[in-house]
Amino acid sequence: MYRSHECPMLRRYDHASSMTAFPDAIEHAVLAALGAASEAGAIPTLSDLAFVVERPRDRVHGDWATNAALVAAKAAGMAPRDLATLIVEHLPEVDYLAATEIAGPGFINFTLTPEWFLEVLRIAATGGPDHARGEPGSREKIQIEFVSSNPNGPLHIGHGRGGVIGDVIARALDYSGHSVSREYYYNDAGVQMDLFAASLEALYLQAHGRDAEFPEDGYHGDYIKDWAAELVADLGDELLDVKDRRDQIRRWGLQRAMGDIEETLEIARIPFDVWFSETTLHESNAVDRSIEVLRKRGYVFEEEGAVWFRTTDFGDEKDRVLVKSDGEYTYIAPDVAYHRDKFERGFDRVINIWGADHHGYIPRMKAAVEALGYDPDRLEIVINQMVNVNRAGEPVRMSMRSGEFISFREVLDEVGTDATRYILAAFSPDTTINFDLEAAKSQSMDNPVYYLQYAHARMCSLERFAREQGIERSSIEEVDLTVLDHPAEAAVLRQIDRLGEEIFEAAARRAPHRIATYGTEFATAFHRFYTDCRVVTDDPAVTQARLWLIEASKSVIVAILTTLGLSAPESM
RNA sequence: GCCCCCGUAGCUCAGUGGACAGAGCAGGAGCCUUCUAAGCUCUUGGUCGGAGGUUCGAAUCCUUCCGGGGGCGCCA
Repeated sequence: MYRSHECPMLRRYDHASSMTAFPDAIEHAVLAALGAASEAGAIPTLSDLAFVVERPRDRVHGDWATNAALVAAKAAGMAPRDLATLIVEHLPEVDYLAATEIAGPGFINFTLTPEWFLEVLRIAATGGPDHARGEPGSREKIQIEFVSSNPNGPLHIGHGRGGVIGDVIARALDYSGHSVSREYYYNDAGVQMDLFAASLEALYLQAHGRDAEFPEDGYHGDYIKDWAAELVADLGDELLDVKDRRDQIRRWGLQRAMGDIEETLEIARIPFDVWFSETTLHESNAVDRSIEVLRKRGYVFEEEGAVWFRTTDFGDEKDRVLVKSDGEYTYIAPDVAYHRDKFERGFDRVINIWGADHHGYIPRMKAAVEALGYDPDRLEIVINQMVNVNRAGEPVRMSMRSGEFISFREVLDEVGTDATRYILAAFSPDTTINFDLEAAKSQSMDNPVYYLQYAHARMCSLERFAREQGIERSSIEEVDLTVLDHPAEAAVLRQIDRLGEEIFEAAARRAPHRIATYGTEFATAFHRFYTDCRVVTDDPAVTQARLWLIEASKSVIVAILTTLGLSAPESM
C-alpha cells in the first residue's frame, strides 16, 4: 500500500520504502534490474548512475520513462538499446505496471494500468485538496523573508511581485511538508527614516505657515503630501512648539506607513508570521555584539576612521564598511545582526526574496553568514526581476521621486487581487514583467486566471445541476469507476496524478510560476473532459463515476488555486 | 570596465541534458434547442540572437560575440 499523504518527490528519495508509488517504484525496479543483470554476469557492477525517471513529454511514450540505458551504456560496454533490453528482462514485478517498451535511442517507457489511476482518483476524491500534502513538519524548518520594504512610503508593484513570489513559495513549501515562518523586516531606524520624518515635518510646519526648508534629499511623492495633510488633521498644532517634534513625527510616520503596508498586504492575501523591527536590534545591542563576533573571528579592521568587514576573504570584490568614520552604522551592520538572529533562532534554511536591484548585495550577505560561522548555503537569495507597468501599451513611470507613481494598492484596487496575483506569480522570477493594467483587467484569455477559476466554477455548477436533478452521489466504494475509459477522462486522471510532484517541484526550485503552468494544463484537460463527456446522463453508473471524477478534480484545482493564493469562485 | 537577468512563433511567455521545441493571444476554418461558449476542435506560424565547443544526445552546459534590462557608495 502506498501513502498518499506524502509528496511523490519525497518518496523518490526514500529508498528504505518498498511501497508502490511513482516514479520511485520504477527507479527501484531499474536499479534492481541492473543489479540482477550484473549478478548474472551480463554487465559489470555499476554505481553512481545519474539516470532519471520522468514523465515523457509525449503521451505515446507512456506514463513514465527512464534514460537509464543511455546513461549506463558506456560503463556497461553495451549499445544503449541492448542494455535497455537487458534491463527490461531483469525487471522485477512492479504493481500497477502494465507495459514496458524500448524506444528511440534506448529509452525505456513504462505504461501504468487503469487501476493505478482509479487509485489516484479515490485518494484525490476522498482526501480533498490536501490529499497530496507532505506530512506537516516532516522536513526542513525554513524562514522566508520577503517584501521588507522600508516604512517610509507605500508598496510599489515591485514589492508586490516579491510579495507574491515569497507568498506562493511559502505556501508551496508548507504544502510540501516544511515548517515555514514568513517574516517582514522593516528598517525603522537610520537615515531614510530621518529623511522621511524631516520631509513630513517640513510640510507640517509649512501647513502652519512656518518657514521650513524642505530637506535636500526629501521625499517628493504625492503620498507624502497626503500623509502630511493627515498629520495636520490628526494633530493640529500640537507639535508646533514641542521639543521632540521630529521624534513624534517619525513615530507617527512609521505607524502611518506600516498601517498602509499591512493593509495592502492583507488585500493582496500575503500574511506574515513575524514583523521584525530593525530598532530592536539596536536596543538590544545586537548590532554591536555581531560586529564583535566578526572581530573575534578576525574579519574586522579599522582604516581611515571607519570599521571594515573583510568580505574579500569570502570572494566579495571589495571590503565593506560597517561603521562610518562619523560613527554611524552602514546598512550592512544591522543586516549582519539580523541574519545572525535568524540563524540563532534555529532555522535549517533562510530564504530572502530580493529585487534584481539588490543582486550585488548577495556576496557580502553570504560573506556575513559564513564569517559568523554558519554554512552560507543555508542562506538562499531568490532574485526577481523588475516589473514595468503599462497602460494600454503606454509605460507608466515608476519613479518614487516623480509624482507619477502607481502603488501596489492602486493596482490591486483597479485590477483586482486575483488577476494581479496571477500575473505576478505566473512568470519566472528571472523574467522582467510588463504589467499592462488594461490587459490585466480584461476578462478574456489575455487573462489565464479566469481559465483556472472557470474550471472550478464549472465543477461546482455540475455538482449543483446534479443535485437539482435529484441525483445523490453514492459512496465511492459502491461506484464502478472502471466506466471512466474515455480518453478525456484518462487525461484528467493523469493530470490529477501530478499534483503533489508539481507543487513540491515548484517549492524545491523556488519557482512559483510552475504551479500556474501546471494549473493551466490541468484546466485544459478538465475543459476538454467537460466538452467531450456529459456528466449527468441517463446512465446512472456513468453519472456516478463522473461525479466522483469531478470531486477529485475539485480537490486538485482548489489545491492549485489555494497555493497560488487565488479565490475559487463557485460560479462565474 | 566588472557582475547578474533576459534574447524561443507576429505578440506575451513556458520548457535548463533527452525522443518530431510547447501554451495563450493575434490570423484562418468550425462547434451552443441538453450539465456555464470566461469553453472546445482543426489550422497558419519558429535557422530556440550569432559563432565555436563538450556530449550517444544541447533551447538547456562551456567559451566568445551581438542586442535589451538591472547593479557596481563610508546611500538603503
